Amino acid sequence: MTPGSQHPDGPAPQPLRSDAERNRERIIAAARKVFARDGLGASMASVAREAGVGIATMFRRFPTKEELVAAVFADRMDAYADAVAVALDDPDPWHGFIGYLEAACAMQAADYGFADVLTTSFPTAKAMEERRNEAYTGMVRLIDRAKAAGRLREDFDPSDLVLIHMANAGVVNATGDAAPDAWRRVVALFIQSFEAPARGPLPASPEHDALHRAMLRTSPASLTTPEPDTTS
Amino acid sequence: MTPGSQHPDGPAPQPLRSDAERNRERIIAAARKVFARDGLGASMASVAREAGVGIATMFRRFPTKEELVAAVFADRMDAYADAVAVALDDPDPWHGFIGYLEAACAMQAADYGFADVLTTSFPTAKAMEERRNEAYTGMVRLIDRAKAAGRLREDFDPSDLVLIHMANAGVVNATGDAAPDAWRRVVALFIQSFEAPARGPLPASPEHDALHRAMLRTSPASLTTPEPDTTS
DNA sequence: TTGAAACTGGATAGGGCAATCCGATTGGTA
DNA sequence: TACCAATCGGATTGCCCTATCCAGTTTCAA
Repeated sequence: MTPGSQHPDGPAPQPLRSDAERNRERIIAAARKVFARDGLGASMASVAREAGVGIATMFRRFPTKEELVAAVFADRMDAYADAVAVALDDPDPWHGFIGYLEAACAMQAADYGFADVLTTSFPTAKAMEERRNEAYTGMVRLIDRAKAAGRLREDFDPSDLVLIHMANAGVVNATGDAAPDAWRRVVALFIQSFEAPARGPLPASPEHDALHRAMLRTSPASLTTPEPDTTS
Repeated sequence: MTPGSQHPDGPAPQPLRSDAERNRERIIAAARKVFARDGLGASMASVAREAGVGIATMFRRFPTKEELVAAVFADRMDAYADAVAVALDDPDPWHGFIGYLEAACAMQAADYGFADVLTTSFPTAKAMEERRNEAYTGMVRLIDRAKAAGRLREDFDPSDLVLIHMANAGVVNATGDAAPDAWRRVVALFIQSFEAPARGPLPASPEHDALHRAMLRTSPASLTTPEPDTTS
């Protein structure tokens, strides 16, 4: 509504009072911690408690939960995109490819919230969507390189990366901290099935749009209620 | 409390009045439908509405949601256990093995509720636990046969089947009906990575107990809120 | 036919959630 | 120093969930 000064990266038209800025930092730090531990299902109240601020303070700074999520995972999304760049710098295309795959899945495992973010993709924020798309184009080049080197099966499709993230999210969410390394085995299995030559044909990939719609479809909210507290 | 007649499979010590029995059937049928469509996150109220009975009627027959879930998925669990038996009857151990794998994952894909049930394993019910364990021992034999035939990699562990179910649940939950066949590709990839000879070593399997604890840990409740109703 | 136990379902309790309101407090400037 | 607006946080709203209560209804045996 307010015209003028529409810098795409202009963060602070109003330089926030000092205490407000301090609380903002606290809230983000707390949210980072809580979302990583409990997933996106964590309640706003628990974040406020962890941050030591009132609930209203949080909602004034982040009018909706989605905005908080976007703020918290912005830099993690950067790291995600960076991982692609690192992989593209690897002189060995295959090594770069599997390195990226392991790194990306490790991020999912290290942060339950991020695992949710990667697979749900609800209208989080423009910036994150951009990052995701940026990463995606990089991944396509990564894949092409690995195929050209003859190490990646020819029928590998970029959408397979999305599928892996979904599968990995399932493993990570289900195992939790009871078996924190289970995902490594699953990813290793995937990688071996990707290696050329293919051992056989595969069912067709889902349509490109279909996966995107699927990610939009899934609800942002409830996953992994913190503690049912079944003391029985 | 009431002593005597503790038949393990004695379902009806009190032969339920006719209308009550009729409503019981209706409720189970409705729950089957609703859970399959919306996952275990579906509310009891929605089941009651679908069944055309009052909420209280449902809670009298099934005092807790877990009991309803157990009643609904009892026969599906039978089918799951039967699939193992079918696979064991296959003269070709490898063919039987992959056939079972596909069948089991297909069940997950066909019924969101069942997908939840397979991976959460919250204290659903004794009968289902038995079925699950029964299936498990069968699967171990299936695995041993396939290994003995030289078609399944030697380092395959029974717990890998659990991991696959978790991964598949992730795919099925994330894709939903937007890409209803995406899981097939994932499962095919898994199968190719299982085939002997192994293409390389794998990270160790999680401890046996760890997975079980992981399954107990995950909360029964909220998954996939039916419709965010984003009319925007 | 009749009566009581079993059954029915709407209204309601009780808890968790995201999000809002308002009186008290604090920051920064004149 | 003194003031006002920005900020603070506890109480509150509104919604959805599982689960319970209770007055009216139905089944079934005598």
